[in-house]
Amino acid sequence: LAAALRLIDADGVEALSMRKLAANLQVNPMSLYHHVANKATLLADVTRMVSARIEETVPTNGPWQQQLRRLADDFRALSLAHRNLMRYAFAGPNVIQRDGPMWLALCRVLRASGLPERDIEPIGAVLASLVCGLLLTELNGTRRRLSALDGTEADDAAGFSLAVQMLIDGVAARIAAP
Amino acid sequence: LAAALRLIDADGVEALSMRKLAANLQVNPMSLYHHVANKATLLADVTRMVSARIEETVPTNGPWQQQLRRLADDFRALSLAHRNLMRYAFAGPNVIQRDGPMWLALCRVLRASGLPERDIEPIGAVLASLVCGLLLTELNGTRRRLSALDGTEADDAAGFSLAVQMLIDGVAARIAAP
DNA sequence: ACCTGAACACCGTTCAAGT
DNA sequence: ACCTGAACACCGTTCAAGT
Repeated sequence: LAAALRLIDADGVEALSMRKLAANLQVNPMSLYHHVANKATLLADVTRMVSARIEETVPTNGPWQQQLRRLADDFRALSLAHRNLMRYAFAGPNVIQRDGPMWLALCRVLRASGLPERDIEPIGAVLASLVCGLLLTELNGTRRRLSALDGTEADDAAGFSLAVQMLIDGVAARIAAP
Repeated sequence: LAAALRLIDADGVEALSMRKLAANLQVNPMSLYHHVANKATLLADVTRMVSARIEETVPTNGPWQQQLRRLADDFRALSLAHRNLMRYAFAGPNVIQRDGPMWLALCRVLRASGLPERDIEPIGAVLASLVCGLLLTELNGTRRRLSALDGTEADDAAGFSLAVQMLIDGVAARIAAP
C-alpha cells in the first residue's frame, strides 16, 4: 500500500497499474494477487490508510469552534499532501467512514458544542459533505478558476477559511435557536 | 456524445470504451478519432454537454433566496439524472465552467441579493463548491451512510434542503453585516 | 473529409505449476 | 503460504491505405 501511494503521489491514480506496482516492488505482477483481491480494493485500501491519518492530529480541548476549524484544516492538509489520491478518492465512499477517526472526532466536537443530540448525525453528515466539496474543488482547480482571474494558493486557503467560518456560524445559529 | 452518455448512464464511466462506443454506433473503432481527439476529451465534452442543461431551467424572478434554492435543486436533479457521469465528472474541472450558464446564473442571483460586488465571485465560488460536495456525497452514498443507520432517498433530499438553507442564511447574514 | 484494417504497447486477471 | 510464467480477453491510439 505504501508503494502504491508513492507511485500515485508521483504520477496519479490513472498511471498506477498492477504491473508497474509489481515492477516497483521488484516482484512478479501476479504475486500481488496473493496480498490484495484486485486493483479496486487495493485503491480502496490505500484511501482508507491515508484517511485514517486524521486520527493522531485531533485535539480535544479548547472551544468547539476552534476544534471544528482544526479538524477541517487537518483534512485540508491531508488532501493537499496526497492530491492525486484524494482527487480520485472523493468520488468513492471510502474517504469518510462511519467508524473512522474523522467521523468520530466530528461527532465528539458537535456534542461538545451543545447541539441537540438528534441533530448531531444529520448536521455532522452535512458538514462533512460541505467540506468535501471545498477540498475537491480546490484539488481540481474549480474554485480558483471561478473566484478570480488570477487565483493563488493563498486565495484557496482564504476561501477555505471563509467557508469554514460560515459553517461554524451556521452551527452556532442552530444551537442558539433550535 | 449522446451515445456515450447513454452507455455511461447504463453501465458507468469505467465500462465505457472507445471500442464499445464504436460498436454501439455500428462503426469502426478508429472512425471515432476523426470526431474526437481522444477518450479524455470525449468524456470532458460529454460532461460539458450535460452540465450546460442547467441553462433552460433557470428562473429570473422572485426573491433571491428562492432563485438560489431553485438553482441548487436543478443542479441536484441534473446530478441524479446522470449519476454515473456526474460522480466521475466532479473529480474534474468541467462541471462548472466560468463561462457556463451555471456560474453566470449564480452570479446574477447573488448580485440581485444585494451582496457587495467584490464578494460576488469569492462567495459564489465557495457556494458552488459546497453544493458540489453535497451532491458528490449523495451520489457516492457517503452522506446517507453517515447521517443515519437506515437512510432513504427522502433523507438525502431533506439533508440537501437543510444544507442549502444554511448556505442561504449564511449569505443573508453577510448582506446584513458585511 | 471520412472510413478502415493491421499493428503496437499496454492493461487486469485466471490458472496450472512450481517452491 | 507464497511465487511464477503463460495465456486470455480486453484496452487506447498510431499509421498507412483506402473511398
